[in-house]
Amino acid sequence: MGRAPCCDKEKVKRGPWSPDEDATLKSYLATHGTVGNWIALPKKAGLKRCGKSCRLRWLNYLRPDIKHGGFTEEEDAIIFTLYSQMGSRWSAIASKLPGRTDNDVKNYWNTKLKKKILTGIVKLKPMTENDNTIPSTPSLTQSSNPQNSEINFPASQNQHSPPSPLPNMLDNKVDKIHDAVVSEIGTSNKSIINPLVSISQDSSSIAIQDQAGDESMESFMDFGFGFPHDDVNDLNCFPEWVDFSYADIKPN
DNA sequence: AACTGCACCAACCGCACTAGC
DNA sequence: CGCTAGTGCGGTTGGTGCAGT
Repeated sequence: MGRAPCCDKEKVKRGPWSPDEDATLKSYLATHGTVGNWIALPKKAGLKRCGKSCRLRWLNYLRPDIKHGGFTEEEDAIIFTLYSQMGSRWSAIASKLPGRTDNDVKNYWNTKLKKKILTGIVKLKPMTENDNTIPSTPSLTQSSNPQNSEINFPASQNQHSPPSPLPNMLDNKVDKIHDAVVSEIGTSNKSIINPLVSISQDSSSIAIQDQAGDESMESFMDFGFGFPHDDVNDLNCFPEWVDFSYADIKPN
């Protein structure tokens, strides 16, 4: 038995907020403040909305300190750096960006920043163990190509921090892929002693097979999106944060 | 001009956590 | 200590507008 829903979905309005609803919510919160019971708020304010929806609308859009509009390069760099340190903890990242919400940052990452990495506009450049000072300010350096930038990431966290979900490039690239394959298909391909990794033309998939050519040992990973082919081809830019659980991995 | 595909982003969903009883 | 309501958060979805064909 699942958890009871927070509100009766039949009786509450869903979808985009109208200006009238915004005004009602704003004026109620201006009068009564934001501290209190979000679940009870819509009834008190005369809104046919779920309390969670009211909270979200306020936090992500109506709050007076919300910054609307594009992100600056400095904000980009902060996001890259914080993501490298804490992963997809959007609320924590957003808290370091005044006026930005977790939803904003998350959307921005998914629509813009992720692509910058995948297309090579921004290169993830891991720091070495000898260069593990976490920068006090994000370091985003322009490459010789003005279109490209490099973000320097700390190589590791201090021991009190959670393990970095991000940016070290694959040291044992093939092992990593192999492990991902094994975990996904539930069988061990350790018999692939000398794996041959080949990248599809659009870089959206990877095939792994024994160099002896035993087809039964071949595995295939379909990412559903393309990596920059040159980078992937020599597996120099496979960031660890690429989550192989997203890949559609199937034995050939 | 009509259609299609894509990017963007607001909003929703469901799970985890926490506080109060 | 266990249960429940409320809250917070991250992942995902769907509507809208725009660019390309």
